[in-house]
Amino acid sequence: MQVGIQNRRQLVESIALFKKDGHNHGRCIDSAMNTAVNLCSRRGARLTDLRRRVLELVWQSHQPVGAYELLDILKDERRNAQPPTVYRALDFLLELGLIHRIESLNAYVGCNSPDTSHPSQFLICRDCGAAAEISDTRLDRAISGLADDAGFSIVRRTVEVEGQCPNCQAG
Amino acid sequence: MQVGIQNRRQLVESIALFKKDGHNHGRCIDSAMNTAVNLCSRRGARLTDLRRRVLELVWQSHQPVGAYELLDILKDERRNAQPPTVYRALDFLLELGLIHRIESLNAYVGCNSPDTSHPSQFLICRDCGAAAEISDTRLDRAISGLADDAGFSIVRRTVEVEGQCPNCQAG
DNA sequence: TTTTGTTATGTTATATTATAACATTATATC
DNA sequence: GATATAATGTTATAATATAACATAACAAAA
Repeated sequence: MQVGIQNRRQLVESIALFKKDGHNHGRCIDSAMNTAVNLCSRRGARLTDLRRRVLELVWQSHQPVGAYELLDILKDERRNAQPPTVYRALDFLLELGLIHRIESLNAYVGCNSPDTSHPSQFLICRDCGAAAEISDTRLDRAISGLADDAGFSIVRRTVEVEGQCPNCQAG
Repeated sequence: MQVGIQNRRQLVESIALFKKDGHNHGRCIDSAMNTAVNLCSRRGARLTDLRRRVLELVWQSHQPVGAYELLDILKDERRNAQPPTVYRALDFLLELGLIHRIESLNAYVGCNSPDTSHPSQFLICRDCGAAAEISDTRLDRAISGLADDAGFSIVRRTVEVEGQCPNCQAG
């Protein structure tokens, strides 16, 4: 039987962030920032200092971060930071797909593949707080098929699975 | 190929609420209230006047309703209604599975099968606002399988699919 | 290279959603 | 009826998000 996610290696990569030292996070951030620069350049979107900084802050970890957490940090850096400062930057980043919003947490997390289409699906650990974005074709097809059967045309999908990640179960 | 949802008739029933006159809503409410009474009785939970009333209000339509909308209505009925009044009732109803919270809308909607287990999945129409709860086994299995592969143990699933319902597409 | 339009940010205020904490009332059980 | 527990009343505030208008930065045209 075909496994949903394209291959198991891909899934293992996606959830590597659940493990301490499971990945090189510095490289993770660098890669995300490079991708952002490229994407903005291609789209003619302006990745200003503020927006770049907010994206960096979101990428500081794989734990989704709240808008007011970001604001607190920004306030130390620009004395003028106010809620609209951070919400506008978040809106910009969301629109480009550079970040996702986790509805069940009112929080934001970096997207590792902003180029491709975005049926964003998350595994979110209640213990360590990390959110792993996955892209499972079987799951996608199940939703698409279901919508087709119902005559429902999809605009946006929210799949947020909360639980305990393998690393936190070990403890 | 097996269709995910147990059978197509079941799906058609689930989404009947998208159609005007697609179902008898009075009966819909009655049935929900009866189910609630029975469930509470079996569980030894107290369905007080307040809780019963909030459940009725939630069931007034298939559009998820916000806590403060409910509060506005309650205020006309009990002069003392305050936010905790409604949030406590909602918490009680959520705990029993009599209602669901739609994370992407910060709103609440009645559950038509509070007895059975609850991998709640919703199709939510952006135009008419109605939310259809569905229960698709293929989708459930996709999520379970994925979590298994990842070694992730699931506590809660949120599946919210936004788009346009068949009725609203027709217009 | 000034002008001009547009986009981004600053700033103040407020809306929306939700919870904390403690007092009182109602209900159930002894 | 006394007592314990659960539910609700009440006041205050926390947490999340947006409206509305002013200013500044930038980009493209004149």
